[in-house]
Amino acid sequence: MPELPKKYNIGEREKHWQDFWAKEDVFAFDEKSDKPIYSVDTPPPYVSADHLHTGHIMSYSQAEFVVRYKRMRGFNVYYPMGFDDNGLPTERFVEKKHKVNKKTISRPDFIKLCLEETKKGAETYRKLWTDLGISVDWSKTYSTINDLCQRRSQWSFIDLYKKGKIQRAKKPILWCTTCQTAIAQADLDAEERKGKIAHIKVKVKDTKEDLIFATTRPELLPACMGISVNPDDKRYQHLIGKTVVLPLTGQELELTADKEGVDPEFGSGVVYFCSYGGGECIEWMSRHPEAKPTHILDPGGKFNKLAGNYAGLSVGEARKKILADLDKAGALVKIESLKNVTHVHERCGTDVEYIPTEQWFIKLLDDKDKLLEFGAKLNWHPADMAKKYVDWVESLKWDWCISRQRYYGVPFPLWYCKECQEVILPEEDKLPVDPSTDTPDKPCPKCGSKEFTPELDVMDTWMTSSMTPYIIRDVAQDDRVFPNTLRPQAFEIIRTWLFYSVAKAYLHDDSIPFKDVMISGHGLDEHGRKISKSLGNYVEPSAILEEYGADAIRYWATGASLGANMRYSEEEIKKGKKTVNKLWNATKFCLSHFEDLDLDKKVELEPADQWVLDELYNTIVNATKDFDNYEYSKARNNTDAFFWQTFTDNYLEFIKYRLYNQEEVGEESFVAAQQTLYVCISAILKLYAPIMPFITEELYQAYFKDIDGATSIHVSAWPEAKGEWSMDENKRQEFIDALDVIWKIRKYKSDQQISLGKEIDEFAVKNKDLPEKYFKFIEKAARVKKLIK
RNA sequence: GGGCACUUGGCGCAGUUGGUAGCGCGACUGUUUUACACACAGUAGGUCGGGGGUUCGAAUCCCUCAGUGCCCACCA
Repeated sequence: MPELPKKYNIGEREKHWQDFWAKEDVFAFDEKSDKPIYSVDTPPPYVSADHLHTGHIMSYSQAEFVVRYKRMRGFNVYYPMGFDDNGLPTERFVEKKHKVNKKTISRPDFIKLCLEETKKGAETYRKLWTDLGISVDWSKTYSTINDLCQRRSQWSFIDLYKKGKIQRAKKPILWCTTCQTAIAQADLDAEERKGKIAHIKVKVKDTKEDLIFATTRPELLPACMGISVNPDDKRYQHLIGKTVVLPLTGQELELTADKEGVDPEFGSGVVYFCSYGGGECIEWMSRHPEAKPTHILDPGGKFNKLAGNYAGLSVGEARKKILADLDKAGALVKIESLKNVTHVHERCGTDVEYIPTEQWFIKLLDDKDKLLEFGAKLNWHPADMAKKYVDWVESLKWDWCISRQRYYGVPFPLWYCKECQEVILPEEDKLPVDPSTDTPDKPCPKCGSKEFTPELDVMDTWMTSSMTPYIIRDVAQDDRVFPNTLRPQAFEIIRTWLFYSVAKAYLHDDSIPFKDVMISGHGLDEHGRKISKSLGNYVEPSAILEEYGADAIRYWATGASLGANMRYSEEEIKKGKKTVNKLWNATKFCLSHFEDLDLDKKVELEPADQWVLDELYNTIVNATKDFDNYEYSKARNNTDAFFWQTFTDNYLEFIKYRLYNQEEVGEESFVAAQQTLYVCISAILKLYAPIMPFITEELYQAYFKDIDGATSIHVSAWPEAKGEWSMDENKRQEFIDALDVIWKIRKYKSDQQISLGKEIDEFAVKNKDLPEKYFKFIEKAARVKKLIK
């Protein structure tokens, strides 16, 4: 006779099942199987994240619910895990933690530190995922800096280079003066600020008239390229072509016409353009070939000698000094405050500048239509997240700058010929290469020189991340996993990870990288604020795991529907723990009545049995549909309602008299109750298994495994709804009427403050249509000696 | 400035084709009934953001206003 201990020791048993799953390889991808494949391109977390919080738990759990469900539905699940230890985020983490920067540490030492830190980070993550019960196949892992990923990233570069999709160009590019590297449009954050706009006077040389223009970048006055007005602006038409003289520098410029860049309605209708105040200055320059840019800002963020008196100053310092000088010269009309939006580098918050440098670009702007088309081919969950992708593609202004002037990252696989500057690429079978230590096999094909200069820039971290659909195919060594089935990820990286992935698969193979997209929301603190390190409003996952267990916190993670932000709630976690406890106790009760259980014996079910089975099948149908639609939240609600209300509060109470009085009710009634109980509880465990893998495994292994036959509940078959609505409508209505009497008796007892367990002598049934064959059921279920009409 | 979403009992949320408002938590009143007091039974609490419209009938469709959140955009 199966028997469970009185209490379930969460900490000890969760650890036990983690080990069991690992030992039995329960989550292994089966290369030999011909079952349909379900492959998941899971976000490789930044191992440099030094504070894991409940938001991480939420998003990874939400995807994992679906993965476990799919496994039970018979899919050959491929669920690898990567670690993103590449690129700028790691460098910044190391710089902060070890108080070093590019100047104070050598490239090899720096890379060594990065590798050490990322190794630590990977261990932290792996432990958390294991504790959480994330069912990853740990034999299938990658890290974005390892050889396999470097090879794939370099292959991507070479393939696109050969396809003509990559170009090297020198032009003003988005630049971070703190990180001292070029960055891409996707690396920008917009910050709304209260800025200042200065109104500055210039003289028209011949007529001595004053013109006033306004600018938020007065410090770039020494780099002024031109001044324009709108050609339709009657106020200034007569001045077009005249020479104007700038204050301080005395620079003489021709007043030009520019229809696109100047709105006569705004400000004074006079605009000055400098190198480079912003994107609009660059656009203006493209319309004015006569313009001569003066590059006064160095990559380190200081003005150079071309800035004259302002050389050596930072942007902020120069701004102050120039404004003071303008004021002294009588050229400063006024300074107004202005709410404007400034673009900053998302990694460090520094205002971006535009500095002309030579960089590598992937051409994307030409393919906007195709990128929109391929984005639309994905199945977006929730559907409206597709809009964020469309908005981003439509707003693209720059090709993708993929070169970074940094140390730690995947090197570009190329050299330049010292003689003729020809770009030399390695053979694909030599990848990955490090051009700073490796050399080309052959002399320059163009000029025969054997002298080469390595490209020392590294690639944008997204160059690698965008290849994860390919990388996990490389890891599996199985072409069937591409395109991947599912890409789960957070909404804020739609414009980066998702977008770049789609772009790459399109450019390389004219393919989509994955079929389904599942977008999760943000984790918020209990007050609804975004979790952030500076607010300190996050809870250590390890502390919660220890106190409540993984099942409980996973239960909380089902609380928000897909894509919605979710607050941290200890109450919800407690509810999860209660559900674990309830499952334990309900199963304990069932098992204590499973002695001599004979599932094959043909018996006639009683109305209560049919009723609960109908409810169960209805629940299964709904939960299945919900999981198929990535609506794990609804699936859990449906399962909760059946388990807590229908099954435990009602059905168990209804059949206790049959289970405890086998002699009196007869063998058939007893066995019918046993069999129904078995069907219900085994299905309940399976319905909860994707959400609460530990407790359900514990209970499955305690008894059901021997009958059901699977190694683990997580590879057992998902329950089926066999006899949906087996009860005919009349009979069903009669039973509902009987339930109504039970509810009335419960209310009566509650009103009288009588224990529900106390048997009352009699109760009058008002419903004259209720057949007397239900009387015994009601009397026993509600504990009344005699029902009277 | 443009776009998207949200606004339902104290709190957090469901309400898929329009047809008498639901759930969880919390509150309150009770009950230790041989699975569980991490439980059970019961009670109270909302004119579904404001206004207008379509309809026999709207939380659900349309218009408008307001508030909140997010994405995008350096109107110099």
